[in-house]
Amino acid sequence: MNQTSKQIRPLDDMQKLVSLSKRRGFVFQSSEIYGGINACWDYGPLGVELKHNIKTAWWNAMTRRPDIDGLDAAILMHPQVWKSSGHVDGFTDPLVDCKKCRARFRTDNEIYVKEKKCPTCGSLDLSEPRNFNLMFKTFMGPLEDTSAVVYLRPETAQGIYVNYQNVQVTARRKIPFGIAQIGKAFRNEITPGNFIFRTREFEQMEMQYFVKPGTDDKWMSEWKERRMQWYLDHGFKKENLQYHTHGPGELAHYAKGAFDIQYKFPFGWQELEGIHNRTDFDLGRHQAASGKNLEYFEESTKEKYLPYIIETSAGCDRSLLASMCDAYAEEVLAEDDVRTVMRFHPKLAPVKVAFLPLSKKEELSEPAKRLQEEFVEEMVTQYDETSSIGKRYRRQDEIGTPLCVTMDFDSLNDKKVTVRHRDTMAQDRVDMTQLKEYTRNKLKNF
RNA sequence: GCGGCAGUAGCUCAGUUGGUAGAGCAUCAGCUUCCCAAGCUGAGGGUCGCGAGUUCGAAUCUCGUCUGCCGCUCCA
Repeated sequence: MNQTSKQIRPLDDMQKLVSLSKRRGFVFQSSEIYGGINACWDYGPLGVELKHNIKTAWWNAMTRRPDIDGLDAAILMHPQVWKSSGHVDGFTDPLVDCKKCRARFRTDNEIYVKEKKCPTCGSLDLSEPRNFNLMFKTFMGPLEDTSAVVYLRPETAQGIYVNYQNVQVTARRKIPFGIAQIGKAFRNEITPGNFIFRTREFEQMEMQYFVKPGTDDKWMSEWKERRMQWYLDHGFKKENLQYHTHGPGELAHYAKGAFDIQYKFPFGWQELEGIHNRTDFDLGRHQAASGKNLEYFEESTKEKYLPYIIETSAGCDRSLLASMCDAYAEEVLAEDDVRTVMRFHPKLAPVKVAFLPLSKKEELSEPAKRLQEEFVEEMVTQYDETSSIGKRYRRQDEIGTPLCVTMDFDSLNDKKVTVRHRDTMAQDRVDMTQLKEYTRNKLKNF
């Protein structure tokens, strides 16, 4: 069957991806043997490699730039940080319960504000408004005493803001400069769901760029372009990406302007990353509350000012989910013969090369293992000698391995192996001494 | 948090009025000197989500609970 007549089906049902993730070891439900726990997921052997590749690609794109440094701040911070940032007061939803129909609604519900009755059933028998704060609380030290309450960070950004002077001084930075960080954040979302899309524990990849007030709009559009390009450079399909501009009603309490980069998931267009102009809101609040001068001194103009902050905040788990949705393809090769291929960008693919001797007899398996051994320090590889070669190709297709190397009995004489390509199923005969160089090139120019 | 649906092997599912838990695929072992699944022979794998209740007897009936999906609500 030739390429043009091959029917290709994209991912149409998230259940297929959930099932593949479990079956092949990308994502497992957390605490599964105890019945699972709501909206918590674990990354299996392949998932952790994929996630690591996404984080590394992002980290390199950021911190290899001459104007951006890395940081890894603690998850637990001084509680005052969250008071200053507005999260203690602003990250709260006051909710009212109807005692009759048991509906729960926000106190800014129009019917409730006007008539003090349940918007669902009209009952007047309502609870007092209760605050539902989206931050996780825990206790510092052995006593569960209110004085020891601390929060799990709901965003990684504040760890960057409170360290901005430390980084600026020690790295000897001049504005504009950026600070990048990857780390876990926690939000007590009322409605998590859609597999790993919205979870209460999640990983963020954030870069905060410190700029001179007045140049902020320029930097917003600059980073908006750069971040979209990053997704395109890592194999995300253009037709599945779009910008979403926040209207006045959508803006967060700190933001002057905001764009989202959205991805077209099977469950709809959803945010992957937010690019926000946070102005000097955060530094201003921290300066006022801490009493420390957080101004930047610009030598060339002798000006002192609080920098404006352009934030790029990407969801790591969401990017991973999008990369899997995007890569997923079912190729109909013949009636009742469907090949599932994860067409990951080679930079993101969890396994780069699989070594597959055509026979498990020692005279082939031993040299194949020795050949694999030459690659293990450089890239993730797999070795598989069970079942037919066709089945083994299918296994590698399903986890998105770009290249398969087979060794046959001729290899023992001519010192050549066959390299099979995931997307085209084409094969090359390559001299073993040149295999490493060949592989590097193929992965780079896939 | 509300409403609806679902949960049986790793995956997809069957399981009759309540009477000893099944299939396909997958996995593993053996056979196969040779390049794209489903070959042959054999094997392993299940607290039927969890906990109570009814019953001589529960995957099956009842209640509770957990998890997932869909819809509301919510979402910096």
